[in-house]
Amino acid sequence: MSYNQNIKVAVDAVVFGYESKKNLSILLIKRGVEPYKNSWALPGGLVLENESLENAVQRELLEETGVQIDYLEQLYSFGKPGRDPRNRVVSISYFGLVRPYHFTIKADTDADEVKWFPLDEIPDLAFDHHEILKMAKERLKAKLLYQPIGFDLLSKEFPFSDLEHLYTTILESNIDRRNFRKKILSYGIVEETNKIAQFGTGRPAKLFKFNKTKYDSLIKKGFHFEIKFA
Amino acid sequence: MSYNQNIKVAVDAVVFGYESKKNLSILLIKRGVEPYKNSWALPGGLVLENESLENAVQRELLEETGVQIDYLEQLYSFGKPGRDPRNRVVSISYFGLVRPYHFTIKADTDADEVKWFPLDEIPDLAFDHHEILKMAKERLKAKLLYQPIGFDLLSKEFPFSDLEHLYTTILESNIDRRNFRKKILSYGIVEETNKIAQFGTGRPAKLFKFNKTKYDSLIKKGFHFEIKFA
DNA sequence: CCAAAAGTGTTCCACCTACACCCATGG
DNA sequence: CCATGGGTGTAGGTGGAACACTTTTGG
Repeated sequence: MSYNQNIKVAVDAVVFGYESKKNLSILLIKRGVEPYKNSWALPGGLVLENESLENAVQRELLEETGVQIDYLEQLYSFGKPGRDPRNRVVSISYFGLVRPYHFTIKADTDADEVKWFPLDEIPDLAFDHHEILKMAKERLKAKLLYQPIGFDLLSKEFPFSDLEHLYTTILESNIDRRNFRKKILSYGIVEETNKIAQFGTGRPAKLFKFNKTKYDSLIKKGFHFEIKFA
Repeated sequence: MSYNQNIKVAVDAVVFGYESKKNLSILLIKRGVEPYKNSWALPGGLVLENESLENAVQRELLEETGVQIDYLEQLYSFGKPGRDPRNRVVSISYFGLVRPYHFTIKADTDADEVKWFPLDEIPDLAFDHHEILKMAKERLKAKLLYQPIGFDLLSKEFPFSDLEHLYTTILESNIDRRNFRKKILSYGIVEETNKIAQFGTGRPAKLFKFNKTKYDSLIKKGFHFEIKFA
């Protein structure tokens, strides 16, 4: 290459998790090394010479948090000079979703502690990680409206009210329960199972599941998933 | 940093241009250096130590092609090991739109030749640039439907038929002229000027202009631009 | 029987869709 | 007067939005 560039390449992940009827959370680690030692930060780290970017994210997540991801996509690359006080580092950020209870989080290399933080209780973050998080939240909101990614945050089988609650939580707006249910069911991509769940009080709910095969075949025929909110 | 990583960081740009009533084109350079010497490629190059990623794109574009961009946004980062036969290079790709006639393209450093290629006449490209281009085309198609970016491809003042033609060209589908015009005008973000244009034959057309100020203020009130196609 | 959450239909209105003819100019 | 592209209105249908009561369970 024509000049001796010295820029490092890292990956960072914003991983969202959702627990039935609670707020949406993201996964953070407490840094065990300088800079920003003892600050909370997004899991991530330098890319190894011979691994793909996606592998790097998954490896770092596994190493630092023990979490394996259900849905992962690239978010954005951050590269302003000065965003890391040591070298110049370009961070390629990823956006991930995990199903609840699919993880036993554990701290490890470079991380003193790992924790899920509800979105309304996010602490100060290292580097420009607040900016990355902000973009991830926007992406999640936007995608929820035109791709059925919400299912990657729910258990494989879920009561309809979980889906409703997920949407109203993330979009921070109310949705008419009847219209929402009608709309989702009209697409035919969510199926009733014959199971019934009882969580706490009230009438027990039927469990539903997302039919990805059906969804994929509809997509091929030009189907377009869309949820609007009033 | 904890290990001696040797990955280079580059930027590449997919720049779309549109000339009244013609096909959509992208800007390519003919490489003057190895590897892929004499192949056509997207303009781009290594990021300098102290410049932002956006600056890097704009600098490379100016150096290699003489083009200054009207609209620029980050597209995606490509980083598979082996995508560059020399070192490992992570390329952060950008997506740009320019107004026609706003450029005098000229070859320069590292580029033997610069040329606009209509989308249906794209030659073989260096590296994984076909993949980047593919993604850029998808992004353009998708964005056209929910953001008024088409205006950045047209002259400041344009006949309505240019806008129509732009949409039908990019979306590769027909749009009902009356409905399209009604829809766009109903938003109130496109204004009639009192100018009349005569291009070649037929009845002369009124010229319109996009009112960005109006658009921005509508956005603040929750307005949502959207074009559907049948 | 009370509390809590699940389940369910209908009406109205806005907007999208389909569709074809006349107009202004240049040659 | 012919060719070329510009400009325009209406009717019917679809789908989104608004809206409240009944059902099932546990305590």
